[in-house]
Amino acid sequence: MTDRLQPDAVDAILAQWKRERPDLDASPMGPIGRIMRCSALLQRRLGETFSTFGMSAGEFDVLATLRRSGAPYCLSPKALFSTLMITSGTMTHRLQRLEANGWVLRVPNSQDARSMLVQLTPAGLELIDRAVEVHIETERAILALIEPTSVTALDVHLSALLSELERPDCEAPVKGGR
Amino acid sequence: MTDRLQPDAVDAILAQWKRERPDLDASPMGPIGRIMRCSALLQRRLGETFSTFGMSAGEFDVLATLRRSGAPYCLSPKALFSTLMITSGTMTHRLQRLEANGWVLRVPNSQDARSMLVQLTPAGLELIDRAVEVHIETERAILALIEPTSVTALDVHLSALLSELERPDCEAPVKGGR
DNA sequence: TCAAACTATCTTGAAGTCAAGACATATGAG
DNA sequence: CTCATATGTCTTGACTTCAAGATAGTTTGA
Repeated sequence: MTDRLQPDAVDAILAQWKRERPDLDASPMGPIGRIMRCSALLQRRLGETFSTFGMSAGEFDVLATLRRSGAPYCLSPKALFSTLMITSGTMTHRLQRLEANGWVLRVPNSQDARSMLVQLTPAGLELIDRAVEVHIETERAILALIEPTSVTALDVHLSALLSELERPDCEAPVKGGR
Repeated sequence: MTDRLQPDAVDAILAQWKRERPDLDASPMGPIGRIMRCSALLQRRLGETFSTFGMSAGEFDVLATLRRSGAPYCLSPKALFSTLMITSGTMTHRLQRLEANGWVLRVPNSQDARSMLVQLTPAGLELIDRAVEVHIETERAILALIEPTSVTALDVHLSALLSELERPDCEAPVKGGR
């Protein structure tokens, strides 16, 4: 194991496995455990911003996906739940909440009568434009906790891993109704 | 942005924000989005192993925490839910499921009549000892998708970030009853 | 043209999680 | 010793998510 300045929770876990199961090489738990634990802690921190704006992380994701798709800020539920890696039923519920808050609107899809399209309202657009600014600043502050060179290195190597995990022949399927 | 061999989903998101909100520097979304997206995909893959053994990821976490604490494989619910970053209510439910499966047992705590201690049964010990071996091999196979030097770099820099995120003055509180 | 296969969405029921608070016990200041 | 406060666990109710399947509309191939 590489020497580090400060031990983290994962170091403690690895030390315990080493003591209890010296026959195992548990080292893969290091990077993978750290990714998952960082993710959990990040979600907690970023969630504080979202509640400031009266929304959940999931709602932010939907609004942000619509916003960055560009005018007229209109996508199908299918496009949304595929992008967000959630099931169609979950998307139905999220859209109900967002619609009840007046942040999105469902408009008929003239191309396909099976589906409605989901469109950002002016209030939704205004909200996500403000929220994303605060969100990015929060993220920037978090990354400022470590060296800029570490941030760059993380980005490069995480991208390599993510590219592999996203390969269609590796990925587990998402249930969208069949 | 650093050039990479293959674009991933986060590259696409950053490009969309660049087009729609050129006034924002969304670059912090890169590393943070990749951590969270890798984590989601990893959870999905690792979950397949757990269901092979008839358990959920959460149940694996509890059994593994007890196992690596060493003989007599006995911890308080408080110690478990603090370690696992979940609430006390969630732990109550997990322990009920684990107890119903015969993998843990609740024994009286002579030191503190408010609490029972949770102990791995022989069946639970045998199960987690087999499951953790498969789990580690799955993790090893995933990390083998990228260069060994990338794995090492990831580990070092994630540890730096995790250490910062875990500092008590930064962390959001966990609700355990007050 | 028509039926079979496919697709997009929603519904339903089960499971897991959390926040808040109830309850019993423990601790410590006086 | 006693009471106020702190602590550990469980309960409750709401919310979110998922898997499976129902429903309605679309596409394809003969």
